[in-house]
Amino acid sequence: MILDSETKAVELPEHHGDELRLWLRLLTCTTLIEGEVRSRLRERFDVTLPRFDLMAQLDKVPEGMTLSDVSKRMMVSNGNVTGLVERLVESGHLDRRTSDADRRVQVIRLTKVGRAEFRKMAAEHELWIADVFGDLTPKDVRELMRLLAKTKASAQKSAKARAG
Amino acid sequence: MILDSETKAVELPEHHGDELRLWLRLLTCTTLIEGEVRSRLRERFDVTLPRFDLMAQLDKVPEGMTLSDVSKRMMVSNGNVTGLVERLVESGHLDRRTSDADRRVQVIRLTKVGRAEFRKMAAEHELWIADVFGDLTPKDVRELMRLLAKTKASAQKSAKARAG
DNA sequence: CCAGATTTCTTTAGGTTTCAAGTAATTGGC
DNA sequence: GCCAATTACTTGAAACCTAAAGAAATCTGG
Repeated sequence: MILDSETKAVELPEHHGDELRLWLRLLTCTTLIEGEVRSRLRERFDVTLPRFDLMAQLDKVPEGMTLSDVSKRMMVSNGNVTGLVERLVESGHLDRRTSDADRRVQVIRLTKVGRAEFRKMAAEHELWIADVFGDLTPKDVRELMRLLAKTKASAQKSAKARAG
Repeated sequence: MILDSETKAVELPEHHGDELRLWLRLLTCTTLIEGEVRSRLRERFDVTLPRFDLMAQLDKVPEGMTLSDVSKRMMVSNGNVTGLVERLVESGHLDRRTSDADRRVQVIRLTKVGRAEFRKMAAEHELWIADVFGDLTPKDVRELMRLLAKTKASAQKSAKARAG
Protein backbone atom coordinates (compact mmCIF):
# COMPACT_ATOMS: atom_id res chain seq x y z
CA MET A 1 0.00 0.00 0.00
CA ILE A 2 1.24 3.45 -0.89
CA LEU A 3 0.05 6.53 0.93
CA ASP A 4 0.85 10.11 0.18
CA SER A 5 3.72 11.79 1.96
CA GLU A 6 1.49 13.94 4.15
CA THR A 7 0.04 11.12 6.16
CA LYS A 8 2.62 8.42 6.47
CA ALA A 9 3.91 5.86 4.19
CA VAL A 10 5.70 2.70 3.51
CA GLU A 11 6.98 3.54 0.10
CA LEU A 12 8.96 1.57 -2.37
CA PRO A 13 11.87 1.16 -2.34
CA GLU A 14 12.90 3.03 0.81
CA HIS A 15 11.48 5.51 3.19
CA HIS A 16 13.49 8.66 3.83
CA GLY A 17 10.80 11.24 4.42
CA ASP A 18 11.34 11.33 8.17
CA GLU A 19 14.95 12.38 7.85
CA LEU A 20 13.99 15.08 5.38
CA ARG A 21 11.34 16.45 7.71
CA LEU A 22 13.83 16.35 10.56
CA TRP A 23 16.32 18.34 8.51
CA LEU A 24 13.72 20.95 7.60
CA ARG A 25 12.71 21.31 11.22
CA LEU A 26 16.33 21.66 12.32
CA LEU A 27 16.84 24.31 9.67
CA THR A 28 13.70 26.16 10.68
CA CYS A 29 14.76 26.30 14.32
CA THR A 30 18.20 27.60 13.48
CA THR A 31 16.93 30.18 10.99
CA LEU A 32 14.35 31.39 13.48
CA ILE A 33 16.82 31.80 16.34
CA GLU A 34 19.55 33.21 14.13
CA GLY A 35 17.16 35.83 12.77
CA GLU A 36 16.14 36.75 16.29
CA VAL A 37 19.74 37.14 17.44
CA ARG A 38 20.58 39.12 14.31
CA SER A 39 17.71 41.55 14.92
CA ARG A 40 18.57 42.04 18.54
CA LEU A 41 22.27 42.58 17.86
CA ARG A 42 21.40 45.19 15.27
CA GLU A 43 18.83 47.11 17.25
CA ARG A 44 20.65 46.89 20.56
CA PHE A 45 24.30 47.27 19.52
CA ASP A 46 24.20 48.06 15.82
CA VAL A 47 26.48 45.14 15.07
CA THR A 48 26.12 42.32 12.56
CA LEU A 49 26.03 38.65 13.50
CA PRO A 50 29.21 37.69 11.61
CA ARG A 51 31.15 40.39 13.47
CA PHE A 52 29.79 39.19 16.78
CA ASP A 53 30.66 35.59 15.93
CA LEU A 54 34.20 36.48 14.98
CA MET A 55 34.71 38.44 18.18
CA ALA A 56 33.27 35.52 20.14
CA GLN A 57 35.92 33.23 18.69
CA LEU A 58 38.68 35.64 19.59
CA ASP A 59 37.42 36.28 23.09
CA LYS A 60 38.12 32.65 23.94
CA VAL A 61 41.77 32.94 22.96
CA PRO A 62 43.50 36.03 24.41
CA GLU A 63 46.80 35.27 22.69
CA GLY A 64 45.07 35.46 19.32
CA MET A 65 44.40 33.18 16.39
CA THR A 66 45.43 32.89 12.79
CA LEU A 67 42.95 33.61 10.01
CA SER A 68 42.93 29.93 9.10
CA ASP A 69 41.96 28.98 12.63
CA VAL A 70 39.10 31.43 12.56
CA SER A 71 38.02 30.18 9.18
CA LYS A 72 37.89 26.58 10.40
CA ARG A 73 36.13 27.37 13.63
CA MET A 74 33.51 29.54 12.01
CA MET A 75 33.15 27.10 9.14
CA VAL A 76 33.36 29.82 6.53
CA SER A 77 35.75 30.39 3.64
CA ASN A 78 39.14 32.05 3.92
CA GLY A 79 38.21 34.91 1.66
CA ASN A 80 35.25 35.66 3.85
CA VAL A 81 37.41 35.98 6.94
CA THR A 82 39.82 38.31 5.18
CA GLY A 83 37.03 40.81 4.51
CA LEU A 84 35.47 40.49 7.95
CA VAL A 85 38.78 41.03 9.71
CA GLU A 86 39.56 43.95 7.42
CA ARG A 87 36.44 45.80 8.58
CA LEU A 88 36.93 44.94 12.25
CA VAL A 89 40.53 46.15 12.21
CA GLU A 90 39.32 49.31 10.50
CA SER A 91 36.76 49.93 13.25
CA GLY A 92 39.36 49.37 15.97
CA HIS A 93 37.98 46.14 17.41
CA LEU A 94 40.78 43.92 16.19
CA ASP A 95 44.54 43.99 16.23
CA ARG A 96 46.36 42.27 13.39
CA ARG A 97 50.00 41.43 13.02
CA THR A 98 52.17 39.24 10.90
CA SER A 99 53.67 36.27 12.71
CA ASP A 100 57.43 36.43 13.31
CA ALA A 101 57.85 32.71 12.86
CA ASP A 102 55.95 32.49 9.57
CA ARG A 103 55.39 35.58 7.53
CA ARG A 104 52.45 34.09 5.69
CA VAL A 105 50.50 34.01 8.93
CA GLN A 106 48.36 36.83 10.28
CA VAL A 107 47.59 36.71 13.99
CA ILE A 108 44.51 38.62 15.11
CA ARG A 109 43.35 39.52 18.59
CA LEU A 110 40.66 41.63 20.19
CA THR A 111 41.79 45.12 21.12
CA LYS A 112 40.96 46.44 24.57
CA VAL A 113 38.01 48.28 23.09
CA GLY A 114 36.95 45.25 21.11
CA ARG A 115 37.04 43.00 24.14
CA ALA A 116 35.09 45.41 26.31
CA GLU A 117 32.40 45.84 23.67
CA PHE A 118 32.17 42.14 23.08
CA ARG A 119 31.81 41.29 26.77
CA LYS A 120 28.96 43.74 27.08
CA MET A 121 27.18 42.24 24.09
CA ALA A 122 27.90 38.67 25.14
CA ALA A 123 26.27 39.15 28.53
CA GLU A 124 23.00 40.23 26.95
CA HIS A 125 23.28 37.67 24.21
CA GLU A 126 23.37 34.91 26.79
CA LEU A 127 20.11 36.14 28.27
CA TRP A 128 18.44 36.24 24.87
CA ILE A 129 19.45 32.68 24.21
CA ALA A 130 18.22 31.56 27.62
CA ASP A 131 14.90 33.20 26.81
CA VAL A 132 14.68 31.58 23.39
CA PHE A 133 15.06 28.13 24.97
CA GLY A 134 13.01 29.15 27.97
CA ASP A 135 10.25 26.57 27.59
CA LEU A 136 12.62 23.62 27.54
CA THR A 137 13.17 21.74 30.75
CA PRO A 138 16.72 20.96 31.91
CA LYS A 139 16.05 17.41 30.83
CA ASP A 140 14.99 18.57 27.37
CA VAL A 141 18.22 20.53 27.10
CA ARG A 142 20.35 17.56 28.09
CA GLU A 143 18.51 15.28 25.70
CA LEU A 144 18.83 17.73 22.83
CA MET A 145 22.54 18.11 23.53
CA ARG A 146 22.96 14.37 23.36
CA LEU A 147 20.98 13.92 20.15
CA LEU A 148 22.67 16.86 18.43
CA ALA A 149 26.07 15.47 19.34
CA LYS A 150 25.04 12.24 17.69
CA THR A 151 23.74 14.15 14.69
CA LYS A 152 26.97 16.09 14.37
CA ALA A 153 29.02 12.92 14.44
CA SER A 154 26.78 11.28 11.86
CA ALA A 155 26.94 14.31 9.55
CA GLN A 156 30.72 14.54 9.84
CA LYS A 157 31.05 10.88 9.00
CA SER A 158 28.81 11.35 5.96
CA ALA A 159 30.75 14.40 4.78
CA LYS A 160 34.05 12.68 5.26
CA ALA A 161 32.91 9.59 3.35
CA ARG A 162 32.01 11.75 0.37
CA ALA A 163 35.15 13.87 0.40
CA GLY A 164 37.35 10.87 0.34
CA MET B 1 17.79 28.84 48.36
CA ILE B 2 16.58 31.28 45.77
CA LEU B 3 13.56 30.50 43.67
CA ASP B 4 12.47 32.26 40.54
CA SER B 5 8.90 32.95 39.55
CA GLU B 6 8.42 29.46 38.21
CA THR B 7 9.67 27.81 41.36
CA LYS B 8 12.83 26.30 39.95
CA ALA B 9 15.98 26.37 41.95
CA VAL B 10 18.54 28.73 40.46
CA GLU B 11 22.04 29.86 41.24
CA LEU B 12 23.41 33.30 41.75
CA PRO B 13 23.10 35.28 39.65
CA GLU B 14 21.93 32.85 37.02
CA HIS B 15 23.34 30.09 35.01
CA HIS B 16 22.59 30.11 31.30
CA GLY B 17 25.64 28.42 29.91
CA ASP B 18 23.78 25.23 29.05
CA GLU B 19 21.37 27.03 26.75
CA LEU B 20 24.24 28.83 25.08
CA ARG B 21 26.10 25.59 24.49
CA LEU B 22 22.91 24.06 23.13
CA TRP B 23 22.48 26.94 20.71
CA LEU B 24 26.06 26.64 19.48
CA ARG B 25 25.66 22.93 18.95
CA LEU B 26 22.41 23.43 17.07
CA LEU B 27 24.11 26.03 14.90
CA THR B 28 27.08 23.77 14.26
CA CYS B 29 24.87 20.91 13.13
CA THR B 30 22.89 23.10 10.77
CA THR B 31 25.97 24.79 9.32
CA LEU B 32 27.64 21.44 8.80
CA ILE B 33 24.70 19.87 7.01
CA GLU B 34 23.90 23.00 5.06
CA GLY B 35 27.47 23.20 3.82
CA GLU B 36 27.35 19.57 2.78
CA VAL B 37 24.11 20.02 0.87
CA ARG B 38 25.45 23.20 -0.72
CA SER B 39 28.59 21.43 -1.93
CA ARG B 40 26.71 18.49 -3.33
CA LEU B 41 24.15 20.66 -5.12
CA ARG B 42 26.92 22.62 -6.71
CA GLU B 43 29.10 19.75 -7.81
CA ARG B 44 26.24 17.49 -8.86
CA PHE B 45 23.81 19.97 -10.44
CA ASP B 46 25.66 23.29 -10.48
CA VAL B 47 22.85 24.95 -8.57
CA THR B 48 22.92 27.09 -5.43
CA LEU B 49 21.08 26.22 -2.22
CA PRO B 50 18.80 29.30 -2.26
CA ARG B 51 17.64 28.42 -5.79
CA PHE B 52 16.96 24.84 -4.74
CA ASP B 53 15.05 26.00 -1.68
CA LEU B 54 12.90 28.35 -3.70
CA MET B 55 12.07 25.65 -6.22
CA ALA B 56 11.25 23.29 -3.35
CA GLN B 57 8.67 25.75 -2.06
CA LEU B 58 7.10 26.08 -5.48
CA ASP B 59 7.04 22.37 -6.18
CA LYS B 60 4.60 21.92 -3.32
CA VAL B 61 2.13 24.36 -4.84
CA PRO B 62 1.47 23.75 -8.57
CA GLU B 63 -0.89 26.71 -8.88
CA GLY B 64 1.90 29.03 -7.77
CA MET B 65 2.61 31.41 -4.91
CA THR B 66 3.02 35.13 -4.42
CA LEU B 67 6.43 36.59 -3.63
CA SER B 68 5.24 37.43 -0.13
CA ASP B 69 4.27 33.82 0.49
CA VAL B 70 7.68 32.67 -0.61
CA SER B 71 9.33 35.30 1.54
CA LYS B 72 7.42 34.16 4.64
CA ARG B 73 7.98 30.48 4.03
CA MET B 74 11.68 30.84 3.38
CA MET B 75 12.05 33.33 6.21
CA VAL B 76 14.03 35.75 4.08
CA SER B 77 13.46 39.37 3.16
CA ASN B 78 11.23 40.54 0.31
CA GLY B 79 14.05 42.17 -1.56
CA ASN B 80 15.97 38.95 -1.46
CA VAL B 81 13.14 37.05 -3.10
CA THR B 82 12.83 39.65 -5.85
CA GLY B 83 16.43 39.04 -6.90
CA LEU B 84 16.27 35.26 -6.59
CA VAL B 85 13.11 35.06 -8.67
CA GLU B 86 14.60 37.43 -11.21
CA ARG B 87 17.48 35.04 -11.87
CA LEU B 88 15.31 31.93 -11.94
CA VAL B 89 12.90 33.48 -14.43
CA GLU B 90 15.91 34.49 -16.49
CA SER B 91 17.19 30.90 -16.54
CA GLY B 92 13.78 29.56 -17.55
CA HIS B 93 12.98 27.69 -14.33
CA LEU B 94 10.19 30.00 -13.19
CA ASP B 95 7.14 31.57 -14.73
CA ARG B 96 6.02 34.91 -13.35
CA ARG B 97 2.80 36.80 -13.95
CA THR B 98 0.89 39.64 -12.40
CA SER B 99 -2.29 38.61 -10.63
CA ASP B 100 -5.52 39.63 -12.37
CA ALA B 101 -7.29 40.20 -9.09
CA ASP B 102 -4.59 42.40 -7.54
CA ARG B 103 -2.05 44.03 -9.75
CA ARG B 104 0.43 44.47 -6.91
CA VAL B 105 0.79 40.72 -6.68
CA GLN B 106 3.23 38.60 -8.67
CA VAL B 107 2.41 34.91 -8.92
CA ILE B 108 5.32 32.59 -9.65
CA ARG B 109 5.30 28.93 -10.65
CA LEU B 110 7.78 26.33 -11.78
CA THR B 111 7.97 25.93 -15.53
CA LYS B 112 7.88 22.45 -16.99
CA VAL B 113 11.65 22.52 -17.26
CA GLY B 114 12.01 23.89 -13.75
CA ARG B 115 9.80 21.20 -12.29
CA ALA B 116 11.58 18.39 -14.09
CA GLU B 117 14.98 19.64 -12.98
CA PHE B 118 13.84 20.11 -9.43
CA ARG B 119 12.33 16.64 -9.15
CA LYS B 120 15.58 15.13 -10.32
CA MET B 121 17.57 17.10 -7.77
CA ALA B 122 15.08 16.48 -4.96
CA ALA B 123 15.29 12.72 -5.36
CA GLU B 124 19.05 12.75 -4.81
CA HIS B 125 18.81 15.39 -2.13
CA GLU B 126 16.58 13.11 -0.08
CA LEU B 127 19.20 10.39 -0.20
CA TRP B 128 21.93 12.77 0.92
CA ILE B 129 19.85 13.82 3.90
CA ALA B 130 19.08 10.22 4.79
CA ASP B 131 22.80 9.55 4.71
CA VAL B 132 23.63 12.57 6.85
CA PHE B 133 21.27 11.33 9.56
CA GLY B 134 22.22 7.73 8.92
CA ASP B 135 23.57 6.95 12.39
CA LEU B 136 20.42 8.04 14.17
CA THR B 137 17.92 5.36 15.12
CA PRO B 138 14.23 5.82 14.27
CA LYS B 139 13.72 6.57 17.93
CA ASP B 140 16.41 9.24 17.87
CA VAL B 141 14.69 10.82 14.89
CA ARG B 142 11.30 10.86 16.61
CA GLU B 143 12.77 12.28 19.78
CA LEU B 144 14.66 14.99 17.91
CA MET B 145 11.51 15.91 16.01
CA ARG B 146 9.65 16.28 19.27
CA LEU B 147 12.32 18.36 20.98
CA LEU B 148 12.83 20.60 17.96
CA ALA B 149 9.09 21.21 17.74
CA LYS B 150 9.21 22.31 21.35
CA THR B 151 12.25 24.47 20.62
CA LYS B 152 10.54 26.11 17.67
CA ALA B 153 7.48 26.93 19.73
CA SER B 154 9.63 28.35 22.51
CA ALA B 155 11.65 30.48 20.09
CA GLN B 156 8.54 31.80 18.37
CA LYS B 157 7.05 32.74 21.71
CA SER B 158 10.25 34.55 22.66
CA ALA B 159 10.40 36.41 19.34
CA LYS B 160 6.76 37.39 19.56
CA ALA B 161 7.15 38.65 23.11
CA ARG B 162 9.94 40.97 22.03
CA ALA B 163 8.20 42.25 18.91
CA GLY B 164 5.18 43.16 20.99
C1' DC C 1 -16.25 59.47 -3.19
C1' DC C 2 -11.77 60.15 -1.14
C1' DA C 3 -7.74 60.83 1.87
C1' DG C 4 -4.96 58.09 4.76
C1' DA C 5 -3.37 53.62 6.00
C1' DT C 6 -1.91 49.18 4.45
C1' DT C 7 -0.11 45.78 1.44
C1' DT C 8 2.99 44.13 -2.27
C1' DC C 9 6.80 44.50 -4.55
C1' DT C 10 11.18 46.91 -6.12
C1' DT C 11 15.19 49.54 -5.39
C1' DT C 12 19.35 51.00 -3.05
C1' DA C 13 23.30 50.74 -0.09
C1' DG C 14 26.18 48.11 2.58
C1' DG C 15 27.67 43.65 4.10
C1' DT C 16 28.33 38.74 3.79
C1' DT C 17 29.45 34.61 1.36
C1' DT C 18 31.31 31.27 -1.87
C1' DC C 19 34.39 29.73 -5.35
C1' DA C 20 38.22 30.08 -8.17
C1' DA C 21 42.42 32.00 -9.29
C1' DG C 22 46.49 34.24 -7.78
C1' DT C 23 50.56 35.66 -4.70
C1' DA C 24 53.87 34.97 -1.20
C1' DA C 25 56.23 32.11 2.21
C1' DT C 26 57.52 27.73 3.87
C1' DT C 27 58.47 22.81 3.75
C1' DG C 28 60.27 18.55 2.08
C1' DG C 29 62.57 15.43 -1.06
C1' DC C 30 66.62 14.75 -3.48
C1' DG D 1 71.17 24.04 -2.52
C1' DC D 2 67.17 23.65 -5.47
C1' DC D 3 62.69 22.82 -7.08
C1' DA D 4 58.05 21.05 -6.52
C1' DA D 5 54.33 20.81 -3.44
C1' DT D 6 51.97 22.76 0.22
C1' DT D 7 50.15 26.33 3.16
C1' DA D 8 48.29 31.04 4.33
C1' DC D 9 46.21 34.55 2.79
C1' DT D 10 44.24 37.95 -0.78
C1' DT D 11 41.66 39.27 -4.75
C1' DG D 12 37.76 39.34 -8.02
C1' DA D 13 33.33 38.07 -9.77
C1' DA D 14 28.87 36.76 -8.89
C1' DA D 15 25.39 35.71 -5.90
C1' DC D 16 23.00 36.20 -1.60
C1' DC D 17 21.01 38.85 2.19
C1' DT D 18 19.15 42.58 5.18
C1' DA D 19 17.24 46.93 6.35
C1' DA D 20 15.22 50.92 4.89
C1' DA D 21 13.06 53.83 1.68
C1' DG D 22 10.07 54.24 -2.18
C1' DA D 23 6.35 53.27 -5.79
C1' DA D 24 2.03 51.38 -7.04
C1' DA D 25 -2.34 49.25 -6.00
C1' DT D 26 -5.80 48.28 -2.77
C1' DC D 27 -8.51 48.84 1.32
C1' DT D 28 -11.03 51.49 4.84
C1' DG D 29 -13.51 54.79 7.54
C1' DG D 30 -15.74 58.67 7.10
